[in-house]
Amino acid sequence: MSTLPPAIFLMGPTASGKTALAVELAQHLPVELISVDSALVYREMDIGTAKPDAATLAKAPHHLIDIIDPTEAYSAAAFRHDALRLMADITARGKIPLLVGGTMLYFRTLREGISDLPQADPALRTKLEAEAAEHGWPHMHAALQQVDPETAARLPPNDSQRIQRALEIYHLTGQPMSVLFRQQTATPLPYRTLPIALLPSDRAQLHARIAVRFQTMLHDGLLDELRRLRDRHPLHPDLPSMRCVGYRQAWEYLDGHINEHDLLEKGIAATRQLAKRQLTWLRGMPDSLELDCLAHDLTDRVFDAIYTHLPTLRN
RNA sequence: GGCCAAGUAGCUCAGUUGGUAGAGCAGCGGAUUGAAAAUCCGCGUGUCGGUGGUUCGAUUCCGCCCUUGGCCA
Repeated sequence: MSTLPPAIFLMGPTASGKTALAVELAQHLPVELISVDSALVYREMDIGTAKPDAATLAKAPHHLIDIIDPTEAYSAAAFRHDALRLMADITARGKIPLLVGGTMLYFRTLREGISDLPQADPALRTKLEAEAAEHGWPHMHAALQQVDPETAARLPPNDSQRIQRALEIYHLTGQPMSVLFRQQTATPLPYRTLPIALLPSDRAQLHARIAVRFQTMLHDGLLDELRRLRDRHPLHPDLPSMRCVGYRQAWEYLDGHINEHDLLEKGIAATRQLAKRQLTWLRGMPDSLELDCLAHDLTDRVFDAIYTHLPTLRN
C-alpha cells in the first residue's frame, strides 16, 4: 500500500467538456483545480482559449490560469515546477490536486520529469532563426549532425523547432542534447495518481462540437479581443500566444490575408487537428482510465472512478 | 427554348496528342524533453456526370441525355 498522497488527472481533447466536468467535481469533492493548458496561462486571451468565465472561476478556482502576458512564453519545465509547488500546497491543505487540461506534454513532463537543460535563450533563437531563413533547416540539421549526431539522426531535416532547440542547447552548454538527456535521473511523481482520459467514441460528433464552438467564439467577439490585444501589447504572429488555435487565423484575417469564410474554415480545421494530436497523445498515455466524453452518464462514471480509487471520499 | 462553357478525390483544380489519373487543402495514423493550441513525419481506387457509338482499348474522340453557370430569346 502506498502512503503517497492522491492526485487526479483529467485529460481530454479540446471541446470534450473537461472544464464543465472539473467544475462539477470541484463542487462535490475536496479538490483544488490546476489547469494543464498552455493557452489558458495567457491573460486577456479569454474567448479563443475557451477560458472558463469569471463566475465559473469564482465557483471553482483554477490555478495556472492568467499567469503571464501574451508577450511572454511559458514552458513544460515551468509548468512542472509550478504544478509541483501547487500540488504540495494543496496536499498540505488537506485537499486533493485535480489537474485538468489538454496539454499532454505538460502531463507527461509532470509524471516523468524533465532533463536539467538550459532555458530558452531568445537572442540565440533569433540568431538561429536568421541563419535558418538564409540557409534552410536542412542546412541547420547538417550543422547539428556535426555536434550532436545522435539527435540529428532522430530528427527530420525540417523539424525546425527541435533542430533549433538542440542547437541552442549545444551553444549554451557545449554539450549535445543527447548526452544531457542520458544524465536525467528518474524522479517519479510523489503522488498516487488517477489518470482519466476522455476520448470521444465518435470523432464526427467531436468535430461537430468544435465547429459550433468556433462559430460561437467569433460571435462572442474573438476578433475584437485580438484587436484589443494588438492595441495593448507589442505582439507579432510568431509569438507562442499568437500561434494558438483561432488567434493565428484571426490574425491572418485582421491582416487581410484571408476572408471571413476562410477564417471560419481554417479556424475549425486547426481545432480539429489539435484535437487529433491530443487524441494521439491520449492513446499512448499509460495506465489511464479511458472514458467516452460523449457518454450521457460521463459525470457519474467519473465520480465512480474517483470513489473506487479513493474510497475514503465516499460518505 | 437557342448558343457557349464546365462537370475528375470530401473541397478547389491539374492531366491523359486514346493505354483507366495527381497536386494543394481537408481527413486519417504517428512522433513529441524550457514555443507543445507548437513543430514535424507518413498515408491518395476515385462508377474521371450518364448512356450509346468509333476503336484491340474511351476518363480522353463523336452522338444523345442529365446537372450547373453565363449569354441570347
